[in-house]
Amino acid sequence: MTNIKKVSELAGVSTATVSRTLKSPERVSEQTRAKVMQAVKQAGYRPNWMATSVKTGKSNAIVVLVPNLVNPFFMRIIEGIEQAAQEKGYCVLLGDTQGLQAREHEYASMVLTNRADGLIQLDHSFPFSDNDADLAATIPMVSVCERIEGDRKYPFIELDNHAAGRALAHHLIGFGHKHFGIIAGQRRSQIHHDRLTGIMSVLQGEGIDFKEDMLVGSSYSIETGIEGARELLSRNPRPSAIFCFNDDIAIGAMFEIKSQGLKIPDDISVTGFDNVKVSAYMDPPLTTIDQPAYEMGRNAVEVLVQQINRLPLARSRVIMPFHLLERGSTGPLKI
Amino acid sequence: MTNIKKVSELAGVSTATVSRTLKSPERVSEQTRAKVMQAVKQAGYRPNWMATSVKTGKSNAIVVLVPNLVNPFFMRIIEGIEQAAQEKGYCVLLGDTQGLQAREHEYASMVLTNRADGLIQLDHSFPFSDNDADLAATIPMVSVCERIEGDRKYPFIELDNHAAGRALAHHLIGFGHKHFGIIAGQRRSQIHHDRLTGIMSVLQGEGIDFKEDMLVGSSYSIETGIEGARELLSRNPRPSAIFCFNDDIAIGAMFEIKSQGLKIPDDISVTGFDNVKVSAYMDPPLTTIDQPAYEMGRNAVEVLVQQINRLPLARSRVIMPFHLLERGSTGPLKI
DNA sequence: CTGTTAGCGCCTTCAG
DNA sequence: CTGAAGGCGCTAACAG
Repeated sequence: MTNIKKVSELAGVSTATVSRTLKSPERVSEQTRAKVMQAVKQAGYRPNWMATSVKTGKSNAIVVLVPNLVNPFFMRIIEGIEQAAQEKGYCVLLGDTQGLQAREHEYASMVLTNRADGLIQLDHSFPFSDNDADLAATIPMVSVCERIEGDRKYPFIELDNHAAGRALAHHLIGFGHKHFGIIAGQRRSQIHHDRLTGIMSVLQGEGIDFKEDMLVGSSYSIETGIEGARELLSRNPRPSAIFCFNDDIAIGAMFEIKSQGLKIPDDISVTGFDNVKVSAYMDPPLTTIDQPAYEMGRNAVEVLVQQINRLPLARSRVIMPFHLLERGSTGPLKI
Repeated sequence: MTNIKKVSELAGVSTATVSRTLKSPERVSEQTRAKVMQAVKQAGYRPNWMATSVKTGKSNAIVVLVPNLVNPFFMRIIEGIEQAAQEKGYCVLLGDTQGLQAREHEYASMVLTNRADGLIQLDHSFPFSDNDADLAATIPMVSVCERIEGDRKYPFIELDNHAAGRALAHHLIGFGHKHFGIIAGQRRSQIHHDRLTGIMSVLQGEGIDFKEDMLVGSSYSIETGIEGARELLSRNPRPSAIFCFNDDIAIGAMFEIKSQGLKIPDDISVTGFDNVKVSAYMDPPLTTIDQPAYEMGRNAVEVLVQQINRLPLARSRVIMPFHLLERGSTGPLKI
């Protein structure tokens, strides 16, 4: 371990001068700066980050809590987070929670032990344990896509999921569909609620009645899509259009529908949500809602860093724009 | 900031006793232990991780360098890394390099500044800058999937890519194919070389000649698959089977082939590599090589932690098993 | 512009 | 079993 003292001896200056040369070179004469830099290079010196952190009280790291790494939508968000964090001099501690409370607690507590300065949550749960809840009160924290549940309100970045639901519903109704099915992901979350009520508001406006048993599914996975489609296809009347609450679900649903020998969109239309990369290359390409995942990630960092620096937030709720991408998986019912 | 001193005062003991109570409770009388624990809880005390790290010289973090976050194959590896790291008491610093040297250098240098104890590289490049190269000599480092280039040899976890290439070739030749195309990813890497020579060795054994212009592509993306397929389809004779060096490429290739009105596998067979989740749900499902990505990630952590603790490695080269998954995208040529 | 000094929060001998 | 004291590597206040 080569430390600042060795360098100072090598350069024949004090440790303070070495420190200054590295942090604020303009406060050091050109001559000594050269000497110090030379010594730094010669000794192969790198300041110990931990030591700096103890002094400054800042770790320059942020924790990102993600329920599931394999969902490419989350990955795109994390990409945005990572990029923005790097630009702002922060590094990213990855916390794959698998949706487990215990893991959330563990990762969240890294902020309490000064391992990180703030936290970004991609899920909807309040990530601290009951024990830590009061300590967590003033912790910089943001959620993306979801909203953190609980008493204290934290800022969040989200889509207008209600409007997105309406857009999808309008799109399908425009094709003349009357019988709908929905395959949902996590049911308890705010986004589920918003998307659902968005769709419902349109259906009701059209005088279409929607029976409870046309809403199935409870996780964001391909398997859910397969099982959900299987259930819905066995209903009578069979839905002619299915809303899937993310693209993975839609991929599974399309797979099952085609397995049963039905044609998309001639027999059944399918919509996704997120606009995951592969969705454009499915057969047929998936009609879906494009979420600006990358930008959402960047935004989250913006807001979080603002909190970390104790600066006022312009707004504690950021609504991102969405786009309905009309592709081949939806169309008029052909009899 | 509530520190150890406050707790010690609250409990009416010395700071040393508080420290001991937390690290090695058995070295403290039951009575004082209770007092201290009570004070800890009351003060909401959490030891400052940075301070501990300065003392111990260990950060208990590892850096993971990944060229691309959106590839679900990498994500599965990282999932394994993350899980194993957590079990061993390490946390994961995510370094999305985008394949850029500058970013690799920056992230790699976190090990030199004591922000991390070791490094896992998912790409093939030596991640340190020339400046840092000598400092990096003794750094714990492992690569997964790829092999780190350079003078010093670091341990790596990989597949027998040569054998996998052979397996794919045998599979296609078994269907009677004679004209092949290949869409490759990164061309400079070891795995490219191994897969290619694996395939070639079989083709040569069968007396099939392979012209240079049947090898196209140079990045692991859907777009590469599309463009690569377009090129290959314009060749004369047209290949009746295409090897894609990862599943993303294959997805793009299948998309293009179908766009041109050709049938898979009746007109053309396609193979992928990695067994990404969606590959099983494509239309037709993709024949591919399953890599145990999750286990590979876990293994990497195993090896890395061994290095960090300066323990001898059982072996510096871990070869993981692969499986050829025969699915619908390959079959005999139908005339 | 530079050096001295005093910590940051914690752990770890060393006495007692 | 417990406390006092020193120091990890670095920075920041204060002199000079």
